[in-house]
Amino acid sequence: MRASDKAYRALLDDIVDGSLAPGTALAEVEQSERLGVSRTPLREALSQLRKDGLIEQTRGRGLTVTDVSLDDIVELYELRQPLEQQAVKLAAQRGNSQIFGQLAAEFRNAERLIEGGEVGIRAYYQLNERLDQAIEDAISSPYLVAALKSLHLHLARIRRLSRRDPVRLKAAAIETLVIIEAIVDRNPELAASATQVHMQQSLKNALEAARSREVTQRVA
Amino acid sequence: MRASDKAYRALLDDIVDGSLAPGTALAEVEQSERLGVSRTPLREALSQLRKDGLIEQTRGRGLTVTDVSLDDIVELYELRQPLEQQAVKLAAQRGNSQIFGQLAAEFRNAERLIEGGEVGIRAYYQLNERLDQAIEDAISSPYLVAALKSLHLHLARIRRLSRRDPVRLKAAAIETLVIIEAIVDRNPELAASATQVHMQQSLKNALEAARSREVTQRVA
DNA sequence: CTGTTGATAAATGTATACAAAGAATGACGA
DNA sequence: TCGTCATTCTTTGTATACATTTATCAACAG
Repeated sequence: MRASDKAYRALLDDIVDGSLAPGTALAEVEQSERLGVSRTPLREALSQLRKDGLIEQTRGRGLTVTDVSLDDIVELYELRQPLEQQAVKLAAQRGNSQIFGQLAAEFRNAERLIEGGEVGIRAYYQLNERLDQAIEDAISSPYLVAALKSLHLHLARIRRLSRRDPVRLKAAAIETLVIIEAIVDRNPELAASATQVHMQQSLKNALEAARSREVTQRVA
Repeated sequence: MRASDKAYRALLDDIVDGSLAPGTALAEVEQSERLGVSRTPLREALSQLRKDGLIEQTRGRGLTVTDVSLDDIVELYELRQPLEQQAVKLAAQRGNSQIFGQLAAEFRNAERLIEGGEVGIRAYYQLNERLDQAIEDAISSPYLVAALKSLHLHLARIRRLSRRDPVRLKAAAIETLVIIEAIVDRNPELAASATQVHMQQSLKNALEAARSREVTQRVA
């Protein structure tokens, strides 16, 4: 594996999981030593992360990890909503019904997963990732897929702001199941509508969770 | 200006305007000599262009300029349609009516521009760019704006495939005017519908133009 | 004649030295 | 005491040398 890829992955993970908090300054020498690569590949990694929108040049402090605020959640959903709707529309037109049928079956079992503690929750998240992958595979438009990938990067980041509420997760699983069934039935319009519902609920939840977390942190 | 930015811009322009045709291999030493920068900044430029989807690693031939086929046009519109619809919706909700009112006035004059030969056509294109800019300014979501910017990069590229047909340009101007008026009237749904119409027509035209060009080139 | 293997060459990937730009610090004057 | 300017030091940007990988070509075996 190339050193630049290794550095990119490492920094990406650190930013997404919050080890490198928003506002953190990334000095080249410091990071290259920490990651065990020289400055050249590190700089390549940094330039990619800048394109991803995960770091930015801030006047006077060099490159810093970009901030994620409540506004960002709303703004991200303003991109997410149309993209995911288009994605499921195309998946409903072109997807392999068998694959989505299988995913539907697994989502019908999601409630049990979510009740299964840490391990079950993780399995549920992995199931969601497999669904995203299946949708991307069905789409065929590399342009849309690239936009979705970038979107999911930022979504993973804000997911850390909302705490995992089992009640919400179960509701989300049911909403998602409706979408998948629409895809299996080759019903693009229904899939789009169900997605709009899901997006609306997700946004609402994300905002509430982020707000309450904000308060919690202020108290703590 | 940084050498890496200079290289990026130069390569970007060359790819968009076709000087570097699809399939062209970009060897590092060759390009760094051509552009008068050393390999380090050139590599940074190349890595950005790869993120943009304008070049790709092809087995055995290094980095090559990505291809744009008829399929790409369709696939690009599968991203363009939802993005532009969302963009105009938000612009209709948040845009400054005065700015869009001014643009509407100019679009009412578009027919005369289009009939004004090379210079007029260029002015018409610039007018379209100002509209895009006004929409981006109105949106406020950096995520959506970034997605639009990437989209427009690829659109500029395929625009070269379609020849400029004054009849189509005039029709497009009228379609666009409807969109702008909907924004001025703060009517998001109408703006979205008008955009869908415009997208559909544009796609149809782009495909026809590309097909006839394909035939022409085969004959020539 | 075709396929495989080894040698050679050419390219990319990485490290580091050097240059240049910018920030921090302190001295001086108002 | 506050502001400004100069100097120093840190950091980023670029060039280049070196390492490593990958392609090309030729020779030989089947």
